[in-house]
Amino acid sequence: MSSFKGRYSYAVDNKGRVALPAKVRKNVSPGSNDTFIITRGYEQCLFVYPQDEWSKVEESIRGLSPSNPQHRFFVRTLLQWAVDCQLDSQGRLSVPQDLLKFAGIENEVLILGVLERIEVWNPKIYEAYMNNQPATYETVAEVVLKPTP
Amino acid sequence: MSSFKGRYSYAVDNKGRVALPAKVRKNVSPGSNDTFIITRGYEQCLFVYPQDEWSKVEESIRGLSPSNPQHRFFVRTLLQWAVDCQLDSQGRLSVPQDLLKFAGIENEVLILGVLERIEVWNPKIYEAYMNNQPATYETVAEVVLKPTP
DNA sequence: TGCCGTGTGGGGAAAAGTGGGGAATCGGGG
DNA sequence: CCCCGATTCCCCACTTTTCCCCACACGGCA
Repeated sequence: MSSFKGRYSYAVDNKGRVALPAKVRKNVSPGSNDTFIITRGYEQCLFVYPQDEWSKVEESIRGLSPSNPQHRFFVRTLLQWAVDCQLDSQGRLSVPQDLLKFAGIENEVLILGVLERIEVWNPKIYEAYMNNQPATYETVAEVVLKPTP
Repeated sequence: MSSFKGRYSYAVDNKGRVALPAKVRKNVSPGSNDTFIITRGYEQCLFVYPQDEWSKVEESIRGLSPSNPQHRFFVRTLLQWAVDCQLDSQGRLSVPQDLLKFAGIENEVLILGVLERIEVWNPKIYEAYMNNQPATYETVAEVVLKPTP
């Protein structure tokens, strides 16, 4: 199981290539074979899954029933934005233009390690997101980390 | 097992030929030998199965009961529109006119990878379909992208 | 100070997407 | 039975995009 963490500032070159931080690459299990799946995430950021973690997501999608209209909609919605992507020899991912556009990314990105996935943000959007949270770190922690009774 | 994914915009030339995206072709198992089965799908799109995935579909409809009128109707509808199709040397499928007409396809198509099958849409019809759904990407993602507890 | 890992940029080769021409095949009509 | 048009299929050619490789700058570490 992956356990990505940390926060990294990186440049995006004019070919849409984003370097994965070395510390992140070291956490990818070797079975994933430098293959990642990039897709839309929550809050206008991109989710990047190493292949083995994506397989778990795909398993849950396969559990949906093809004869159920709502499930068909679910599957289409989730898979339509997903792209396979290989690391190049410099450890970079070439991100498709429509995904960059969705996340509002131009020249620079913020990369976050979030356990089983990696998130890619426009730094300004991330800052705005953080500033718009009604609660503070401490008050949220109180709710989230409360031991179940 | 196939696992198609992604969303691709392509042109249809005036001979009714549709190119399969390279990323899709790479996911076809070599046993399928460039042979695909095209048929009517749900929601006014076309389903395209590589041969090995089609075999599984055939297996499951063989299990249906010939004495059940609804089963007969379903099987006839599915099979009467199904055609074998070979990729040409440029990786394109030549789609019969009546299937194109059924799906309302003229000059351009949207191709979706949906796990074991590929879907072919008129882009405008797909957009209308998506806009008519009550659920959003985020509500759908909550169901599937949730980490296993 | 020299070496290695890391982040960044760019150029050239290869592949992918698109369009069209011409031979082979089929069916209908004379 | 033969001819002719229409359709299908196969191959070639062009343009754009993608991918792969090389090169360099910077910084830490021995």
